[in-house]
Amino acid sequence: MAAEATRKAPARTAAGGGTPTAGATGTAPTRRERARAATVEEIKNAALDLIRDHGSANLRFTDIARTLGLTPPALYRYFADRDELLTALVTDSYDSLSDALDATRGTVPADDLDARFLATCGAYRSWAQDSPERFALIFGSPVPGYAAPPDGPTAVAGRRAMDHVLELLADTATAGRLGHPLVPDTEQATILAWATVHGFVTLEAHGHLHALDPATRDHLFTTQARLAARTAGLTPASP
Amino acid sequence: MAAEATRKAPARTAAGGGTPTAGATGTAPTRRERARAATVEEIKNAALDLIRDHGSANLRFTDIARTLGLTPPALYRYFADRDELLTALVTDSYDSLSDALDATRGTVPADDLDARFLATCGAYRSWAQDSPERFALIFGSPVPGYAAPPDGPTAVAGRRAMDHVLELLADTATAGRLGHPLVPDTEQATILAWATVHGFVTLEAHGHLHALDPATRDHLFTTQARLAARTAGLTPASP
DNA sequence: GAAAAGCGTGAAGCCTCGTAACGCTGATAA
DNA sequence: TTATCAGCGTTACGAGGCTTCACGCTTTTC
Repeated sequence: MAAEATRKAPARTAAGGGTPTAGATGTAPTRRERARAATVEEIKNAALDLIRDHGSANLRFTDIARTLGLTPPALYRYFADRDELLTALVTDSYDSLSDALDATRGTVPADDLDARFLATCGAYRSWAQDSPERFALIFGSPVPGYAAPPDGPTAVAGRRAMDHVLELLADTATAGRLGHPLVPDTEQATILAWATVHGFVTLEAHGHLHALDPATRDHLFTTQARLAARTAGLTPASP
Repeated sequence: MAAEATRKAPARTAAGGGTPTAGATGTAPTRRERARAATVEEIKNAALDLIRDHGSANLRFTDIARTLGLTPPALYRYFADRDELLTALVTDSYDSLSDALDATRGTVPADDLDARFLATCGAYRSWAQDSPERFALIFGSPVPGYAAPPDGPTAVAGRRAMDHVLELLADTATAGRLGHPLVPDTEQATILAWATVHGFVTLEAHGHLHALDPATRDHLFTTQARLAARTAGLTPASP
């Protein structure tokens, strides 16, 4: 007869989290799984490069494919569509931010709370400067129709970044160095401090401070970080 | 024979600033010029509505045309291409912001400097909330390739918004109420204050503060505005 | 009233997204 | 060892958006 349902549909997509070759959790990845993961990384890196050069709005599957020496349809083996790729990039960007903040933990003496706070602020800014495309993916204008799911990976990753700062402030509180007359709630104070630093960083990242020379910008940022520290509740140790 | 250069090319585009029916400066607009201006407004309004619903990245000429009951090619009589339309929208957005800030001038007693500053901050936030699409156009992730010309209309309009705040602080200075230990330069202090308020507004506009209920957000914003006032150099009158 | 300018349309070319059907390769299993 | 199969990548294709072109209609201008 005809068409006896051969191949039963190519198992397209890979959507949620299950890759076609998804091995049981904990087992060593097979050669194929490693190759697949490597290709996924290649695709995401190529996409980030293109976003850096042309903006996330102009990201084209065709260009990614050309970069990798593939044809556009090949990418659909790894991402169901452009949105799924963007979602993965956003999630990765949150993780990248969290990693960058975590990395500062080891560079500053644990008992120097002011230094830890300022270093965290500086890491936030450095990360934005070094990964403008990731910063734009997270904090740039979001697509209204898209909207990440409330309990999705982006929400979790975002929470992780925030928790980093809260933990720092908790340490500060136990040291008896916390206290602010305007915002008694620690979490709310953290939000305002974050907003203070974020305002500077986002203006700078989007070129609205390009009139200032770099040295002045650096100086102003340090000042802004100090103001944020005060907002967060760190009482100035050395004024 | 054939093709005797009839119509000498349809005078397409309208790019820089000269509309096809551009009348001499100062003369009353003709009926046609008014009709054209009205159509331009219709196009821009339709575009803003679509941006609000679907994001600036998904703005389609086809959709704008459909909204106005036109065919897509008709829009090319008014804008050379999608980028030119977006440029116009960005410029308009800056003007909209400036107008919103200017409008607060009359609502607060001129001698109440704290109230004027807080009202300006509030106007900034209200404008962002009421015109999220305009806010996104100015402060959302810009297209890397695009980059407004340094002396272009967007730069001028942006400067106008900034001057508004500087003027306010100049009034404050003459009143002898200005002085800040951290940032002696008034313009730099303005930038930090702006960044402080902007950080809150942009986080809120992009949904990063959606976990907070509106009343709490309002309260926090007022606090942030007070902190910005202190950064700008306003010495607290009523602590 | 005639010429010109401006406006809008349908047709057409190019590019991108996304789907479908097919061949190849390496892994797996009898 | 050989047959099968999952996964990968390709070509072919349809749908839809951007933009240009050639043309007709309406309004303004002389």
